Amino acid sequence: MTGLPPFAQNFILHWGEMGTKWGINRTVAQIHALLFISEELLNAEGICNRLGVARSNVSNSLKELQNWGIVNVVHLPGDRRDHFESVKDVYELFRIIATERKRREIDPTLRNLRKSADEAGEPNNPADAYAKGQLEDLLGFFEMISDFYEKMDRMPTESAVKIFRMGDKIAKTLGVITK
Amino acid sequence: MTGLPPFAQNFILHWGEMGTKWGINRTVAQIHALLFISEELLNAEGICNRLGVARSNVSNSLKELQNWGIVNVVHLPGDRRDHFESVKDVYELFRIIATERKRREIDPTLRNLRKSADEAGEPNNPADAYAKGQLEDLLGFFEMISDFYEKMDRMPTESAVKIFRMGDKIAKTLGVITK
DNA sequence: CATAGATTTCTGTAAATACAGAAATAAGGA
DNA sequence: TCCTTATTTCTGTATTTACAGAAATCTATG
Repeated sequence: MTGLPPFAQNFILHWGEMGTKWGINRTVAQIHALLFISEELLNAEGICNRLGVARSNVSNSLKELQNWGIVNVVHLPGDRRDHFESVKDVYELFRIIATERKRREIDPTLRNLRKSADEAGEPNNPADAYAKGQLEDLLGFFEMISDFYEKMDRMPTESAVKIFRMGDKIAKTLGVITK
Repeated sequence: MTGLPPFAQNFILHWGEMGTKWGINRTVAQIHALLFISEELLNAEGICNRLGVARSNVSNSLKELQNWGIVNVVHLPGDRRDHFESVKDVYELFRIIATERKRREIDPTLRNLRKSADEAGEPNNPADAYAKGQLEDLLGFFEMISDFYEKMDRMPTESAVKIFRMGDKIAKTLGVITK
């Protein structure tokens, strides 16, 4: 990892480790971290040099980041190379990631839970009835999360941020109980 | 996978796959799924039989689930074997998981971001100043998420659920803009 | 305190994933 | 069209993770 100040290396390495804990490839996360803190555009070669990973690895990782929609290609006039930039606004970034994880993981889970609960039919024994009930509870929870997310996604960032920041104030306004 | 109705198998397999996408071991997730939909307590042997995995694998996975705090040991009078049960309430379940992920991943990230931003000091070039600014934005975001979570954690479930369910209603009540 | 049953730890293997380097392909300019 | 340079795909290897089976340890009860 060359040409990067220690604080940047610090962050890039941590972001890479964090990625692995959330099912994101380490190199993919590192490249994202690098692009996120870089003001200027970087080309694949430059990313290789800075992170010390193989060209092919960078190529595949960049494609993955583009699939997620958090990195874009930019073409500079008079330069044949692809240049890359990350989404720079942190709210925009997490909005995209959340949308994508919903699409890839929450939505399929909703479908699976509906299918499973449906296949359970009218259970003819208490164990199956209980199991079906649990699946229905889980389904209800995922539906709530899914709906909440969709509402947030339709809001402008400032509104969503307000909701997150207010948190317990909202609770009081709405007259719900607070421990 | 024996002795389980197809709809249960369906769910258990899906939950296992879902786990892997979130950095949770497949067997760990499957055992959790099985316990979650089982009304009666299960012992390690019973889990082995149903899922068709090795005894040692079940033992380690159960320990992992206990570390997460979503599975508990129960001792039955007159039975020397350990019996296991999952947290059955879906809200309680996700509350525990969220707390644990916060502790393991969000909190260390907060520390790393503070450290990195701190080490950046007074940047002596525009690139470093930009990088530091990005880290500070990210830090602000994680602090917001962290604070929000702590507020939610202090609320009784019904209040938290209300906030999630209201979503856009809250936006209107608070007079924030909706697209 | 011995023993049978239960559980955990250890060790080796299998499978999955990550990744480098080479080869192939594509794309722009002479 | 040919050549140069950038990019992607392919292939093999290394690393990591998952997991089974055996051995060792623990624990309740006679």
